[in-house]
Amino acid sequence: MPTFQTLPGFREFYPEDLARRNFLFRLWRQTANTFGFAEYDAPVLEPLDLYRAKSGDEIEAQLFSFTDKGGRAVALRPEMTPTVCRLVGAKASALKRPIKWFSIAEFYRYERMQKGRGRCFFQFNADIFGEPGPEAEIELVALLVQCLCAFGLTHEDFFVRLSDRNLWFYYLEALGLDPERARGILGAIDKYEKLGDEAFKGYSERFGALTPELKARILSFLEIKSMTALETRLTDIGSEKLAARLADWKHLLDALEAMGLSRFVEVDLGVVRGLAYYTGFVFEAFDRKGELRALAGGGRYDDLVEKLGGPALPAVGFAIGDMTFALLLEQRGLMPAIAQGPDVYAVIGGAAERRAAFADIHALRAAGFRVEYPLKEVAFGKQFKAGAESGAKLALIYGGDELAKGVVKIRDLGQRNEFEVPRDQVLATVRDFFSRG
RNA sequence: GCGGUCAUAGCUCAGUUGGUUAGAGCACCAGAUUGUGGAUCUGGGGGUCGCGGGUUCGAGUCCCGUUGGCCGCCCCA
Repeated sequence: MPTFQTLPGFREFYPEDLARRNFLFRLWRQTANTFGFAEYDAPVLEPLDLYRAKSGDEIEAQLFSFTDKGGRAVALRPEMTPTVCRLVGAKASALKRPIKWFSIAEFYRYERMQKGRGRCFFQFNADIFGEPGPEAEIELVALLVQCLCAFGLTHEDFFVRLSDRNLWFYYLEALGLDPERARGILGAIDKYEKLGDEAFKGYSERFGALTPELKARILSFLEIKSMTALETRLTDIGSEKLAARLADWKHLLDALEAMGLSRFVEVDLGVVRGLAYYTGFVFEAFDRKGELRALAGGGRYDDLVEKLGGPALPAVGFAIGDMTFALLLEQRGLMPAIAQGPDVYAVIGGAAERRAAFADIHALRAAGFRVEYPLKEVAFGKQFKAGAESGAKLALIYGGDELAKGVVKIRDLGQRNEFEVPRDQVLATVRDFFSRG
């Protein structure tokens, strides 16, 4: 007999794994709902061009892509952003503003596995469309923070680094760099934290080496880690664009402070995110210890909806991945042991008692209680043991003695006491027990 | 794509310079136990030792290849 393995990087969810996954999804969904975001979903398989249009041909190496039987070049979705841009773009004029949407979905990337990264993973995605000002960022950064805090994480566990590609572009423009060179510099900055001076190699090869003064001014901007440092720096330069941008920054940070979220947010212009489609504020969430890869990332992408064939529509969004997030929860002891025991366990004597038990079991289930019973006849002792192990709160005992008296014995497995009720009052009694908590 | 490391039961792991029928704990099932709690005791099922080839009288053990896991690099939407 041949043996089959799970494809590399793919995951299987046994019941206890799925319980953990659902725990994440449940809290994310609840949190998004409290922020007034509406949930959507979309196809797993998309036209390959949807991703080519956004990110270029080289992206194909990291896609699960193939040609379908109709000769179409298709790919398993590696992210949600192009898809949601299409959905919103197609009906933009009919959608009530603000457009606040979220999804929880699985994505696929043909990559090498590492800690916190596989070839399939889930992401919580949240986006706001149609809002050009920092009000959208306020809402999304707050949602991001709350999506983590909902699990018991605090500002001691994670933080959000906030940066701004516009600020960089305006600053580099003020330094006399054209847009193409500015993009080259941003590419270098994205890698600077990891590579140091090596990061500028690619830029130098393309545009020639930076003068020492220019490089110093760029590096000092990169090291800005506070609003006051930013203000001091920008007033020196006296650019109108930069002054207007600074007002947006103040608006954003002030609102987050009003929400009590300042402890979670740090200004860090070293974050620019490699992706070229971001157009304004960008942000990433990390664990405080710096042991894990990014927990979440996002930013503004005002041009993408139009680029993908829709109307011009400003947008901001972020995504939280499930793998790194689960690692963090486990590290901090915040992943609960999820035991989903039944409410009621039925202990059944013999074949005759079984018929009576079945009637009540089904009535209880129809009323919404979770009820289990031994599928086959087993000794009473084993049934009590199984009932206790199952985590049930109550045992209903259907023995010959009880049936002869027309009663059911109900045992409170927590209190370890028991009492008898007439058969026709079983449902009412159970309902009363659980409504008391 | 590159490098390191590992692979024996569902899980965690033993397995001696290569030597008879590959073991333990946990988990699972059953019995002790014909009406009351996670215990105990006894027993049981479960393995192509990742896969393929080679060396050898003989390979879980040595050699080569391969697949897969983990960790890191590249990348990270």
